[in-house]
Amino acid sequence: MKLSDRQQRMYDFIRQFFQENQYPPTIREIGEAVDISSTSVVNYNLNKLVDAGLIERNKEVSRGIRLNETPSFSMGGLFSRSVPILGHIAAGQPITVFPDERDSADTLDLATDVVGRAQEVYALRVQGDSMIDALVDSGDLVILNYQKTANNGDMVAAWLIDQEETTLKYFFLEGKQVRLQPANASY
Amino acid sequence: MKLSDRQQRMYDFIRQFFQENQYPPTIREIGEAVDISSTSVVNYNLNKLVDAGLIERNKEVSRGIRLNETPSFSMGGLFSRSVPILGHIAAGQPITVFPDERDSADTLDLATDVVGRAQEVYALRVQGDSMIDALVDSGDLVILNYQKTANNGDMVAAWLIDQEETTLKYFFLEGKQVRLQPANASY
DNA sequence: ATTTGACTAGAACGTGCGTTCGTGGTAAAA
DNA sequence: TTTTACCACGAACGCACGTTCTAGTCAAAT
Repeated sequence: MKLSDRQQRMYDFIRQFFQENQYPPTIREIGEAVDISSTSVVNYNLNKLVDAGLIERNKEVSRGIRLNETPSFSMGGLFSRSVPILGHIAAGQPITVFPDERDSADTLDLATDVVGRAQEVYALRVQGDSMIDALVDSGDLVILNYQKTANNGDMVAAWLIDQEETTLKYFFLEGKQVRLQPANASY
Repeated sequence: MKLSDRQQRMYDFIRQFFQENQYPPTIREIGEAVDISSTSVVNYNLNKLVDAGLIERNKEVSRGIRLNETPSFSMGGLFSRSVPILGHIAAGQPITVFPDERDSADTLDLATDVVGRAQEVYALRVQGDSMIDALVDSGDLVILNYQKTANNGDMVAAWLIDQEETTLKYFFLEGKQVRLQPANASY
């Protein structure tokens, strides 16, 4: 779904307005900012933004606009973010997620200044103490951000084939080799 | 400025509503929630909340209410607590507080559901990794509650004379003996 | 007993604001 | 050319919503 120029400007304005005023703008306020004289045009494009998944709207409610993708970003860290606890991660086994019935409904509330804004963040409960050198004990919850690539210096959850262990290490790409540095200097 | 029961309920509702809907409630929505039939009464008490400095209002703007709180924190209607960082605690030395000039002005904002509400809590920065078995690394901050006695099962900061080390251990009183159990089962 | 201040109640007013309808323009498809 | 989809415009409708006015209750102070 591609946004038209107007829709993009509208979306930008909504975010800016939201950040400044702590509440969403009205249709007319949007129209005035984006230079649209008709409220119906704003309404039309607003629905387009809903289709694009960028916002949500409450019908027949003034200022009934909610920013969808990162519900708490403009609150200045005011609110928390709900992070799902997907299951557990076991040392001694490959990094697969074992969905726990017990945990599956649980969520973790984290402050937005702790975890980032709009990424695929989830939590796993740790089983086993093989990550003790990364200060991660059995039973701890680790917050993971799912991504396909890692940058140098990132801490990643890695599956060590020869040791048959799952550990948290710092990731370094050196030439064609990958170096995994223990998280704790004393190990 | 003391809040009446109604004003307190209104304030709580506004925060809850704001968290759920991402926008502030209207006067009538507040009234319905707090069981006030008249909009003018809501308006009256809303102005009281403004006087108390809890919220701000925009005139003649629907849902023109903004929450006025310290951005550091308001998770789930709780409050934060400022914990002073007094200095550092060094492994290999008795438990004395070394006031750091660098840290002395720093405070740590903690949620009240993490640290209790009305106790003598302070933070110390850890030097050395002798407490690694308690998942405490060098450079970490430990939150300590100053008290004269310890209960069984409490984790305490202990000075081990023979090992000349400061560690965190679980405290158990067995008869006339004190047993200090390592924090991590694998050690 | 009267006054004062804090609070509540209900109603009315005027505007705010989302919604809908009819119309029209433009570009791509038929 | 006609059709179709997409987008824009302005006006009108009707409820939403903040504001204001009058009046009432109640406890504490005078």
